[in-house]
Amino acid sequence: MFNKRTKIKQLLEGDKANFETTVMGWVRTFRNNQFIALNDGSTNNNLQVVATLGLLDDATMKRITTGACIKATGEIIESLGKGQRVELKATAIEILGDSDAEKFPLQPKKHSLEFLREIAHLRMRTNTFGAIFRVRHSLAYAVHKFYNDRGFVYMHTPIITGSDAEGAGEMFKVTTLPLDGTAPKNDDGSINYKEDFFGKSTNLTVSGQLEGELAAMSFSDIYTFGPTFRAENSNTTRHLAEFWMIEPEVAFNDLEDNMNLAEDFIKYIIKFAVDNNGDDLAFLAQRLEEEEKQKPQNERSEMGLLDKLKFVVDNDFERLTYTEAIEILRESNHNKKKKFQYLIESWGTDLQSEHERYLVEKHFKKPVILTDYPKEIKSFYMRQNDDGKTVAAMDILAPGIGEIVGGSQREERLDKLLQRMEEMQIPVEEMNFYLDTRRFGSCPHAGFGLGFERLVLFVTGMTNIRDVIPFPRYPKSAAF
RNA sequence: UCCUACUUAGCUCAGUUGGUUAGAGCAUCUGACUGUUAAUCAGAGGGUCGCUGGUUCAAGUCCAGCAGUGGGAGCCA
Repeated sequence: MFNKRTKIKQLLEGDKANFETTVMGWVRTFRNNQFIALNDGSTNNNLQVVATLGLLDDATMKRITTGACIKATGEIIESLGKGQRVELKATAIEILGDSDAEKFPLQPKKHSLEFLREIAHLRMRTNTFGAIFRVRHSLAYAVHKFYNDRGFVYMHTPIITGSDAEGAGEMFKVTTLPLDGTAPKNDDGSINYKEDFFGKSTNLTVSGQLEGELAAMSFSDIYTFGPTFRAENSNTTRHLAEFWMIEPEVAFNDLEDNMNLAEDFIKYIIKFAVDNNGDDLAFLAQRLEEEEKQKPQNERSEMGLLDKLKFVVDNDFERLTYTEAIEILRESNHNKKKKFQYLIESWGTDLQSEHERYLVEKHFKKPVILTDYPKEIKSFYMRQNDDGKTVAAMDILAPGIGEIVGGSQREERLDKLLQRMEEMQIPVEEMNFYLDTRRFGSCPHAGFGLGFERLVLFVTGMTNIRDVIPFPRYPKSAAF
């Protein structure tokens, strides 16, 4: 069998030596015509393959270049040199795939993240991105494990949606109609979508929440985990046009239950990565530390990556209402000395990211859950509080990332929901499928959305969201 | 979309008040090297200075437009 080989991770972690094996992987460096640092992606650590003199002819030797793929067979022995416990003393080396050294863009040296972003198809072969995407995998696995262990049903909500009113931003249109102006038209000149593939106007989903609510009205506890799409012209380190979102929706939960679920969930998956990806996180922590050294002293973070993750897992998130947050901000020296670009004056305006950062990074120095926002700045489906001014919303803000979770208790009372939809000009006739849940056996329920990439950012210590998804999609960019 | 900085060799960057053949480190290539750890040593090749136009005797350098990238803001997850 061709693929009979041992993974490098297994060889390096085992405590055995003096046995025959075969490894396959990609050459990172080739030193002294003798030492091959081989990586197969199972771990960031390389296996040292030793090609003793005379094993290879000159022509084959020349083909062992950075990036080449090789198969090496030999004996695992305790290393004669320092720096590694074991090494492979090769008895045979076969080139599986050549890599022209003059053209292969990755060199055994430091590259900028901007450059690597241009070669996203090859950047996974670097230590940094190898670590990031193994951590990303673990986090994704932990998401499913967390909900499965608690009896949640994983719902696949549609990616193509017929609902125009998911209410979370600009949508990408999905159509098979021609774009050259010859699409069928209505009498008033608008496009006649009855002729389109689905017989109506359709878009890529911006959220699975509405469908998730329908499912929660049947299974009690559900979650979604899938891609979502926003056609916003957002050019930031925190936004993508295509990103993955986790949206649990739970019948019979109120806002406090919702907060407890979100906090437990975040702590669980971070702990899972800490417990299962120690090597990768240690590498990323060291990388971050070196990057921090470039910064001036006052901009450096007080904690290293691993300490920060441990702190989040071990400590309660700070919970306070929007109204309390406004008071803290208004009374802060920062506000009084007019250091905010947008000064806090009155109740009712939305918080700017500088305010969120102040609360999270300066005042509390831990994740913060803000609740009970003014209804004017939140979505129609959020449950109205008895004060008539606020809704049962909650946002979780993380240090360095900002909003990582947005959620709420949903409005289960049909009359209140209809009234809110009217005020916010949501087309009721298109939402009948959603309103049916309030007509037939409505119940209190709550849920939230967590941006997966933002969580990966937080756990890996990376700063640009384009570096934590394999093939990022953002304005003017859909390469690969 | 707005504000701001940047764009010079494969990569990371120098390049003075506009002045003659545009530099370095790493990478690559050639050679040396049997215990190296981003190996080391010697030598060589490599540039339409983002694109378009303008000012000038003369533009990598000054001006305008466009494009791309970084950072910040808005929108949000």
